[in-house]
Amino acid sequence: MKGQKNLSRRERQIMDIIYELNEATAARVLELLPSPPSYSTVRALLRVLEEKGHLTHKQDGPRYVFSPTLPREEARENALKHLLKTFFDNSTEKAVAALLDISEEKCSEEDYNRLTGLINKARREGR
Amino acid sequence: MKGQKNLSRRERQIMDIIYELNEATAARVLELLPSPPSYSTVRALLRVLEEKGHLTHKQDGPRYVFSPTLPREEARENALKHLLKTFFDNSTEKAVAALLDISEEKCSEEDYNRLTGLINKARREGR
DNA sequence: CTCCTTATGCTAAATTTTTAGCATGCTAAA
DNA sequence: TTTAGCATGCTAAAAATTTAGCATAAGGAG
Repeated sequence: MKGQKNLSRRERQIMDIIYELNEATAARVLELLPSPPSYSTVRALLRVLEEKGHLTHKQDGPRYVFSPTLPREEARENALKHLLKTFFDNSTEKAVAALLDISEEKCSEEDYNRLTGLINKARREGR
Repeated sequence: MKGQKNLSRRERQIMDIIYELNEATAARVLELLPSPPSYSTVRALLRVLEEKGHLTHKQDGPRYVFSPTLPREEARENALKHLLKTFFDNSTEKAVAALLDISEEKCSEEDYNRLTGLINKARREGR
């Protein structure tokens, strides 16, 4: 139901990694885990996550490739809403401001134009 | 060090609540916790979080009022960066797009103007 | 075909988290 | 001032998480 909020520490770390990569094998997850435990441990956690319904796997040759049950878009939306509530008083504006702040050097003139475009598009769509 | 990423499930829930409120008493935290445990439990968790350095408290009459050690702005920035990495391929643009999507009816014409203003400001500041 | 490597399945132990209970002290009202 | 109401401090047990080890199967190289 509310699913992803009830994840334990390791489970969350793993889900984040898999969302970042879209899909991943146990070995890959292990590489990216902070304070990595044993390979065995990672597999156990992946199994637990699958049992709980957060992951599925497909077979790829001899190994399993895991991917999230909840599509990235939805998970992303949930995460964003939660962030908005927790840190931005539910203010989209504040969040955008913070995003621009973080981006720093990353934005080019072109990026700004695209952003403005996005806003105009949203406006046109009557939101 | 890396602090807030190593929080357990309950600890995270509590930190989120306190960040949302800026500060809170044990009783208030209890009210907002999902599947709330006993009052005793909440206090124990608050104590643990303080021992770990994530919270401080000040005395307000007979009770403790807890607040985060790490300022909201910094925590927010960390959270945003993490979200960007996990769900948005580090693309500010994608994140803004998703934000506008979520906001739906919440945005008025005026809001859009402010957002455009923010972008122009960031642009002027040479980012 | 046989062996070595790399997977998985399963089980069980160690550690951490989560929880509640009880004793005690402070505040405020009658 | 006496007492009822909250609040904290501390302790310890229950539950969940996290971990590792061993047995086994499958694939590929020689």
